[in-house]
Amino acid sequence: MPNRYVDKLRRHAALTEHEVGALHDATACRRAIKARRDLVREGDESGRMLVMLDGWAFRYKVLPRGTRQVMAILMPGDVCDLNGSDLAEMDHGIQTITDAQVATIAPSTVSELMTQPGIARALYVALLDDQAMLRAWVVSMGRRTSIERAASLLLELYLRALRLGVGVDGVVELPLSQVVLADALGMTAVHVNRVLQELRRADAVELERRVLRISNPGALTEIAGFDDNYLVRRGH
Amino acid sequence: MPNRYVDKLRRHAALTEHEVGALHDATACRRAIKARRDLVREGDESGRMLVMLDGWAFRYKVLPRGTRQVMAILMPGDVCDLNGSDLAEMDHGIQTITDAQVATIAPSTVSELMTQPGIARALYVALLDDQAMLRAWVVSMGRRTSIERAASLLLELYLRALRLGVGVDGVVELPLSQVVLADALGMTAVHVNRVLQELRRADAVELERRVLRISNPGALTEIAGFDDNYLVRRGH
DNA sequence: CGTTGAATTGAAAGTGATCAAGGCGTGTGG
DNA sequence: CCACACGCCTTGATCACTTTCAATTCAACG
Repeated sequence: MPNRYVDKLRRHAALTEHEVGALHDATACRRAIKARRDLVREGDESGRMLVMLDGWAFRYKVLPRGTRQVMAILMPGDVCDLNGSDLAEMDHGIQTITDAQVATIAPSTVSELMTQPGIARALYVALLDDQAMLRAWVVSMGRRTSIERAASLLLELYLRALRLGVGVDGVVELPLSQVVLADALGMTAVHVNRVLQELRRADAVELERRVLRISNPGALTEIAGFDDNYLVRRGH
Repeated sequence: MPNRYVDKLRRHAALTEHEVGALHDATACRRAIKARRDLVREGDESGRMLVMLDGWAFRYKVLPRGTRQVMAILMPGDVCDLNGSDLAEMDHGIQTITDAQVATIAPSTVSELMTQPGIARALYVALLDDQAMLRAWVVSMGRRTSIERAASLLLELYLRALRLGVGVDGVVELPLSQVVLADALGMTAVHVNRVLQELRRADAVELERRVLRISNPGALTEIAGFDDNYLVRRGH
């Protein structure tokens, strides 16, 4: 039984057999979640670690005014450390996009895992990786126009999906609705629609019926403004 | 000789005497940097860890078009893991704001530190902390108006400065120019200026001559839209 | 006392949001 | 099997917030 989480951590640091075994054990108990379900509910024990073994999800926050911001798109192998600080409240959550397989690691188990040097290192590097991605998001939101930002995000998602072996030859399945895309990009669904049309007109990408086709990678990176550096090394 | 870095890590996890010693040793070699200097230069060995022992700095990225986005404001005790992925190139750097004291930890030393469970845990938690902050920035940039965003950032900086023991009673020194503020907020310096005036008119904050005065914390958090949750736990 | 970087002000131009309908596809129940 | 309903995508017109460009003022400093 494949475990994308373990695969990913192994790419980040050399792990002993024992460490690999411990990680498998920790994620052995997986539960199936349907699409469009909130993974984090009120009253959930915090300090846990959430591991996406299969399926897509996103981390989001709802602001007082009711608007929503997506802070991360989670794909198989990705992790969410629900460490104290947040999501005790309902204003911050994680929602599945597709049907998913999720494992939950208890805080005590996480602590135990961290005592093993290889695992500690791998978890640390994985976190650094996520941080690089977040920084790229900040840059996008702060200094890119909507078209650049959209191109940038699509490129990121495409590359990440490719790394998982999903899709080939410029085509991957991208189960995000324009609404979710909008909340990730910090814009309106209406405007996302127009921007996608513009990208299509530029012959850069097509996104239709949940299928993303990168017609012209060069044009897309050009529009995005060359920032996929942070992804190049992601994975090794 | 105080070491804010060690102080901070101790707040994140219980450390043995030996671990504390190792951290002190690793940051023993500090160098003084003048204000407005780039800390990361081309050709710098990557994979190092940069530790701010004293002074302020910011992490930024310059886009092709020449615009700049600040991704983090670094204060004493804060860390920058220059892990591979980025800043090999000149497009991403760290610049001091004030005169500063900085220690550099070599990759090999970092690896060694990580083998000690308490340190591994503390570094991990510190990283989670930074991540929470980055996520909050993403939310701000994506779904807050410029006034809310500015209020939010000023509040964050104020609370972080307070925790360091700098300033009291609603007044702290904030050495950021409006230009840097603008690049952190993803807006124009001109607009930052107008927004600050608006905040002053609302009797929420005053920022003049590098001194930030929170006239009315309630009003400020109100405008910011209540998102300082992620800071409350920061520090313990 | 001039020079320099930062802060401030005003007017014009854009970019993206908002509001309001309409279209399309799919699944479900009559 | 058709029809309706619901979610999602699409389009148009208008409005608002921010940027841009261009000067001007201010404060610190040599």
